[in-house]
Amino acid sequence: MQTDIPKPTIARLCLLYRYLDELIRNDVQTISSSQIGRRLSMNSHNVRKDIGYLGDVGNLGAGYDVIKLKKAIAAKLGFNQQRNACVVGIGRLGSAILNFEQFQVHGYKIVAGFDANINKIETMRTSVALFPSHMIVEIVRRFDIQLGVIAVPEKAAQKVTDQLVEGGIKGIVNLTPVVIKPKQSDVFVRNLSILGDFHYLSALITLNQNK
Amino acid sequence: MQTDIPKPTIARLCLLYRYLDELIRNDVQTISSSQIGRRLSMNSHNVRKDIGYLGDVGNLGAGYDVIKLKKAIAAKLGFNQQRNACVVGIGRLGSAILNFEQFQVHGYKIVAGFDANINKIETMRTSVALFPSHMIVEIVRRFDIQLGVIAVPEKAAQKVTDQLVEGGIKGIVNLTPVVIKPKQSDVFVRNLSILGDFHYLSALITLNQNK
DNA sequence: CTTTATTTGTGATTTTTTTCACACCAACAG
DNA sequence: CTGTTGGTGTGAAAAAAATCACAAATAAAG
Repeated sequence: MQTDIPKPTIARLCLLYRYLDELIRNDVQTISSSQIGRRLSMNSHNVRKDIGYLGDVGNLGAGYDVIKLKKAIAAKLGFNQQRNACVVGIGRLGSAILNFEQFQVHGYKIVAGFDANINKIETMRTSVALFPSHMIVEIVRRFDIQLGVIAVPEKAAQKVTDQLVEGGIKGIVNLTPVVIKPKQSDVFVRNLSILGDFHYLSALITLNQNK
Repeated sequence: MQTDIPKPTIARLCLLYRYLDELIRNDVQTISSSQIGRRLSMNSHNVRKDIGYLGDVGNLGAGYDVIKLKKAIAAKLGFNQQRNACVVGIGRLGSAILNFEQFQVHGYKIVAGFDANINKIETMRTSVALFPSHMIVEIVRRFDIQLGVIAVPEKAAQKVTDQLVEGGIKGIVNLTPVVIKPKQSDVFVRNLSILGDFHYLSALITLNQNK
């Protein structure tokens, strides 16, 4: 029907969405493509092209209405829809994530936590229901969990991935440094390992020095 | 002198580097571009092209030597060089990061933690030296800290960024959902907010359903 | 009302990145 | 020794993305 939105555009629109959020909190009502570009380190042409994928949102000659633009992004990218999420691996990192309130505010409801250590599940106090890892498939299916965060030890990462996928998960945030591969190709994965990003930054620093 | 390595290639080489690490732990000695492609969900032409930027590493007609390939990536992207790092914001998330041993193993030494709450600094027990946030500029400069992780409340993110940059930081991993902007353009930033990635995944899921 | 300074939206162009095609090489079986 | 299979490396082609250029619109000032 309509043309596909390029992946890089999606990423930039997500960034823009967060920036608009900030602007709204600061009572800014209107913004121009060049202001956005300066702030988000991209050029204004690109900003306008990206926004162009949303349909007609701008006021020709008078910038964008911040609230209207944010709503347009949300509508197009499905941010209004509430989605259930879970966290697998309730160590330091996992439990830190379980306790972020930010998710709720933005329409993500963390409905379950999983850990292989049954002791931990019984003794920990959280507002989120905890389950042993062998129940992943069942719980993901039962609660219609669409998003999963993996915060387990490296060795377990692939196994957990397989279980989440079997349960019908739609997207995974992988916090381990190992590369996971979902068996079904319509499951989207994001790798967010800080180690990985240290590497990426190191590479940029190195290559920047060499030229 | 030589041609620039494209950013997407750098990202893929980082991914490959981690995969090679895994292969080495499993005593795999040799691997082909098509095997890599299948595992990392990219096509084999792309894998070969990426590896091509490293110079001559492959054995024509007989795949890649895993160890040799890993070394070649490390050499090219500067992974052998040890780099000092710091974490700003010692909340749940920040302290989880301070305690990862993985960093050390891969050549990143976390030499300092910062927090605005002086009480916390005095009472917390960590193997890493802690300092109050107002010392960021000084400490970053003194210890030649190249990489910084920002794990502070949203409101403080930009201020902390400015301080890190003033201290001479080279790369920043931003864990807050707000968009930060370094005053100097040769400072590289990676945004790793889980919320941001939930959004990105939501967008992919939504757009995938609509077509 | 007219002029000027901004600003959006978009087709055209350029640049970048990915994909393809194929020459060339090595190992191995017979 | 020879054919066959499965590799790499790389120039060429295709696809994707970023950049540019400019028409059309608005707001504000005089």
